[in-house]
Amino acid sequence: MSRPLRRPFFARDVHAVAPDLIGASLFVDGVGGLIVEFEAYHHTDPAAHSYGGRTARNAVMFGPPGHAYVYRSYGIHWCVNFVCEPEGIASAVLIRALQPTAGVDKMRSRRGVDDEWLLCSGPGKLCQALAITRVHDGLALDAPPFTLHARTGDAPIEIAVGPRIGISKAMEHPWRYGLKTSRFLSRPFRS
DNA sequence: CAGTGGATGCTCT
DNA sequence: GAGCATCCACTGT
Repeated sequence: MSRPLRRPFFARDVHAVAPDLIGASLFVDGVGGLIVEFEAYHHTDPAAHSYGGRTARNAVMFGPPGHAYVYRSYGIHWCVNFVCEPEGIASAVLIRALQPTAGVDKMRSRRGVDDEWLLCSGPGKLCQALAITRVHDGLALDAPPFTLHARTGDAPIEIAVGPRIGISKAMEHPWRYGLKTSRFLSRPFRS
Protein backbone atom coordinates (compact mmCIF):
# COMPACT_ATOMS: atom_id res chain seq x y z
CA MET A 1 0.00 0.00 0.00
CA SER A 2 1.22 3.48 -0.75
CA ARG A 3 0.84 6.33 1.68
CA PRO A 4 -0.17 9.78 0.39
CA LEU A 5 2.14 12.53 1.60
CA ARG A 6 0.32 15.40 3.23
CA ARG A 7 1.09 18.71 4.80
CA PRO A 8 2.58 17.48 8.16
CA PHE A 9 5.19 15.46 6.29
CA PHE A 10 6.53 18.66 4.75
CA ALA A 11 6.32 20.81 7.90
CA ARG A 12 9.84 19.82 8.94
CA ASP A 13 13.42 20.81 8.24
CA VAL A 14 14.23 20.70 4.53
CA HIS A 15 17.30 18.59 5.24
CA ALA A 16 15.11 15.95 6.87
CA VAL A 17 12.38 16.08 4.23
CA ALA A 18 14.65 15.85 1.18
CA PRO A 19 16.22 12.45 1.98
CA ASP A 20 12.85 11.14 3.19
CA LEU A 21 11.38 12.00 -0.20
CA ILE A 22 13.91 10.03 -2.24
CA GLY A 23 11.98 7.21 -3.88
CA ALA A 24 8.59 8.88 -3.45
CA SER A 25 6.26 8.65 -6.43
CA LEU A 26 5.01 11.78 -8.16
CA PHE A 27 2.40 11.89 -10.90
CA VAL A 28 0.79 14.82 -12.68
CA ASP A 29 -2.43 13.72 -14.37
CA GLY A 30 -1.13 10.16 -14.17
CA VAL A 31 2.24 10.86 -15.77
CA GLY A 32 5.34 10.50 -13.59
CA GLY A 33 7.47 8.11 -11.59
CA LEU A 34 9.89 7.85 -8.69
CA ILE A 35 11.77 10.94 -7.57
CA VAL A 36 15.49 10.16 -7.32
CA GLU A 37 17.08 13.58 -6.72
CA PHE A 38 16.42 16.74 -4.68
CA GLU A 39 18.12 19.92 -3.61
CA ALA A 40 17.26 21.68 -0.35
CA TYR A 41 16.87 25.45 -0.10
CA HIS A 42 16.44 26.97 3.35
CA HIS A 43 15.37 30.56 3.81
CA THR A 44 18.69 31.37 5.56
CA ASP A 45 20.56 30.17 2.45
CA PRO A 46 21.78 32.92 0.07
CA ALA A 47 21.06 30.61 -2.89
CA ALA A 48 17.36 30.31 -1.94
CA HIS A 49 14.81 32.37 -3.84
CA SER A 50 13.26 33.33 -0.50
CA TYR A 51 16.52 34.60 0.96
CA GLY A 52 15.88 38.26 0.21
CA GLY A 53 12.31 38.24 1.51
CA ARG A 54 8.90 37.85 -0.04
CA THR A 55 8.33 38.89 -3.66
CA ALA A 56 5.67 38.17 -6.26
CA ARG A 57 7.65 35.26 -7.67
CA ASN A 58 8.47 33.46 -4.41
CA ALA A 59 5.18 34.15 -2.59
CA VAL A 60 4.22 30.47 -2.58
CA MET A 61 7.38 29.64 -0.61
CA PHE A 62 6.01 31.77 2.22
CA GLY A 63 2.71 29.89 2.19
CA PRO A 64 1.72 26.52 3.68
CA PRO A 65 3.99 23.45 3.29
CA GLY A 66 2.96 20.63 0.99
CA HIS A 67 2.37 22.92 -1.96
CA ALA A 68 4.15 23.29 -5.31
CA TYR A 69 6.39 26.28 -5.99
CA VAL A 70 6.98 26.57 -9.74
CA TYR A 71 9.21 29.17 -11.34
CA ARG A 72 10.68 29.87 -14.77
CA SER A 73 14.36 29.18 -15.17
CA TYR A 74 16.56 30.99 -17.69
CA GLY A 75 13.48 32.17 -19.56
CA ILE A 76 12.92 28.74 -21.06
CA HIS A 77 12.38 25.99 -18.52
CA TRP A 78 10.10 25.44 -15.56
CA CYS A 79 11.31 24.05 -12.25
CA VAL A 80 9.16 22.65 -9.44
CA ASN A 81 9.74 22.68 -5.68
CA PHE A 82 7.84 21.29 -2.71
CA VAL A 83 7.35 23.90 0.02
CA CYS A 84 8.66 22.67 3.40
CA GLU A 85 8.95 23.75 7.03
CA PRO A 86 6.15 25.40 9.03
CA GLU A 87 4.24 28.07 7.12
CA GLY A 88 6.14 31.33 6.79
CA ILE A 89 9.65 29.85 7.01
CA ALA A 90 9.87 29.92 3.21
CA SER A 91 11.99 26.87 2.50
CA ALA A 92 11.60 24.27 -0.24
CA VAL A 93 13.11 21.27 -1.99
CA LEU A 94 13.78 21.40 -5.75
CA ILE A 95 12.91 18.21 -7.64
CA ARG A 96 15.85 17.54 -9.91
CA ALA A 97 15.31 14.07 -11.40
CA LEU A 98 12.74 11.33 -11.69
CA GLN A 99 12.66 7.71 -12.86
CA PRO A 100 9.73 7.44 -15.30
CA THR A 101 7.20 4.71 -14.55
CA ALA A 102 3.89 5.91 -16.02
CA GLY A 103 2.98 7.81 -19.16
CA VAL A 104 6.40 7.23 -20.66
CA ASP A 105 5.19 7.63 -24.23
CA LYS A 106 3.56 10.93 -23.33
CA MET A 107 6.86 12.07 -21.86
CA ARG A 108 8.67 11.01 -25.01
CA SER A 109 6.44 13.10 -27.23
CA ARG A 110 6.58 16.11 -24.91
CA ARG A 111 10.38 15.92 -24.69
CA GLY A 112 11.07 14.86 -28.24
CA VAL A 113 13.55 12.19 -27.19
CA ASP A 114 13.37 8.41 -26.88
CA ASP A 115 15.88 7.40 -24.23
CA GLU A 116 14.14 6.97 -20.88
CA TRP A 117 17.01 8.39 -18.91
CA LEU A 118 16.84 11.65 -20.92
CA LEU A 119 13.16 12.25 -20.13
CA CYS A 120 13.41 13.51 -16.54
CA SER A 121 17.15 13.76 -15.74
CA GLY A 122 17.07 17.43 -14.75
CA PRO A 123 14.68 19.96 -13.23
CA GLY A 124 13.75 21.56 -16.55
CA LYS A 125 13.42 18.24 -18.35
CA LEU A 126 11.10 16.69 -15.80
CA CYS A 127 8.79 19.70 -15.82
CA GLN A 128 8.58 19.45 -19.61
CA ALA A 129 7.94 15.68 -19.41
CA LEU A 130 5.22 16.08 -16.75
CA ALA A 131 3.84 19.29 -18.33
CA ILE A 132 4.37 21.32 -15.16
CA THR A 133 4.06 25.06 -15.74
CA ARG A 134 3.12 28.17 -13.80
CA VAL A 135 -0.51 26.99 -13.64
CA HIS A 136 0.71 24.52 -11.02
CA ASP A 137 2.36 27.22 -8.89
CA GLY A 138 0.71 27.21 -5.45
CA LEU A 139 -1.33 24.02 -5.93
CA ALA A 140 -1.57 21.51 -3.07
CA LEU A 141 0.38 18.30 -3.58
CA ASP A 142 -2.28 16.02 -2.06
CA ALA A 143 -4.96 16.88 -4.62
CA PRO A 144 -5.41 16.60 -8.40
CA PRO A 145 -3.65 16.94 -10.73
CA PHE A 146 -0.90 15.80 -8.34
CA THR A 147 -0.46 12.35 -6.85
CA LEU A 148 2.38 12.12 -4.35
CA HIS A 149 3.03 8.94 -2.37
CA ALA A 150 5.73 7.91 0.09
CA ARG A 151 8.48 5.50 -0.85
CA THR A 152 7.35 1.88 -0.66
CA GLY A 153 9.32 -1.22 0.21
CA ASP A 154 11.22 -2.30 3.29
CA ALA A 155 14.69 -2.40 1.81
CA PRO A 156 16.84 0.48 3.02
CA ILE A 157 18.04 2.84 0.31
CA GLU A 158 21.44 4.45 -0.07
CA ILE A 159 21.35 8.23 -0.26
CA ALA A 160 24.16 10.14 -1.91
CA VAL A 161 24.95 13.71 -0.87
CA GLY A 162 26.89 16.40 -2.70
CA PRO A 163 27.09 20.06 -3.69
CA ARG A 164 24.13 21.62 -5.46
CA ILE A 165 24.22 22.21 -9.22
CA GLY A 166 24.06 25.44 -11.18
CA ILE A 167 24.18 27.95 -8.34
CA SER A 168 26.61 30.82 -7.83
CA LYS A 169 26.08 31.42 -4.11
CA ALA A 170 26.59 29.12 -1.10
CA MET A 171 28.11 26.53 -3.41
CA GLU A 172 30.06 24.84 -0.62
CA HIS A 173 27.11 23.17 1.11
CA PRO A 174 26.35 19.49 0.34
CA TRP A 175 22.60 19.98 0.04
CA ARG A 176 21.95 17.83 -3.02
CA TYR A 177 20.39 14.45 -2.19
CA GLY A 178 20.04 11.50 -4.55
CA LEU A 179 19.35 7.80 -4.81
CA LYS A 180 22.90 6.50 -5.04
CA THR A 181 22.15 3.51 -7.24
CA SER A 182 19.85 5.28 -9.69
CA ARG A 183 20.75 5.68 -13.34
CA PHE A 184 18.14 8.45 -13.73
CA LEU A 185 20.06 11.20 -11.87
CA SER A 186 20.66 14.56 -13.53
CA ARG A 187 24.38 13.98 -12.92
CA PRO A 188 26.36 11.33 -11.05
CA PHE A 189 27.51 12.01 -7.51
CA ARG A 190 31.29 12.23 -7.08
CA SER A 191 33.11 9.80 -4.80
C1' DC B 1 35.46 13.16 -21.55
C1' DA B 2 35.68 18.93 -20.37
C1' DG B 3 34.57 23.51 -21.34
C1' DT B 4 31.99 27.33 -23.74
C1' DG B 5 28.22 29.98 -25.42
C1' DG B 6 23.48 30.93 -27.11
C1' DA B 7 18.49 30.81 -26.46
C1' DT B 8 15.06 33.07 -23.83
C1' DG B 9 11.76 35.68 -20.29
C1' DC B 10 11.17 37.34 -16.26
C1' DT B 11 12.40 39.41 -11.60
C1' DC B 12 14.63 42.58 -9.04
C1' DT B 13 18.05 46.62 -8.50
C1' DG C 1 20.53 46.31 -17.12
C1' DA C 2 22.19 42.27 -14.67
C1' DG C 3 21.57 37.84 -13.35
C1' DC C 4 19.74 33.68 -13.21
C1' DA C 5 18.15 26.67 -8.75
C1' DT C 6 18.79 25.07 -17.36
C1' DC C 7 19.49 22.64 -21.56
C1' DC C 8 21.55 21.70 -25.86
C1' DA C 9 24.90 22.03 -29.47
C1' DC C 10 29.22 22.67 -30.38
C1' DT C 11 34.27 22.78 -29.78
C1' DG C 12 38.77 20.67 -28.43
C1' DT C 13 41.30 17.07 -26.20
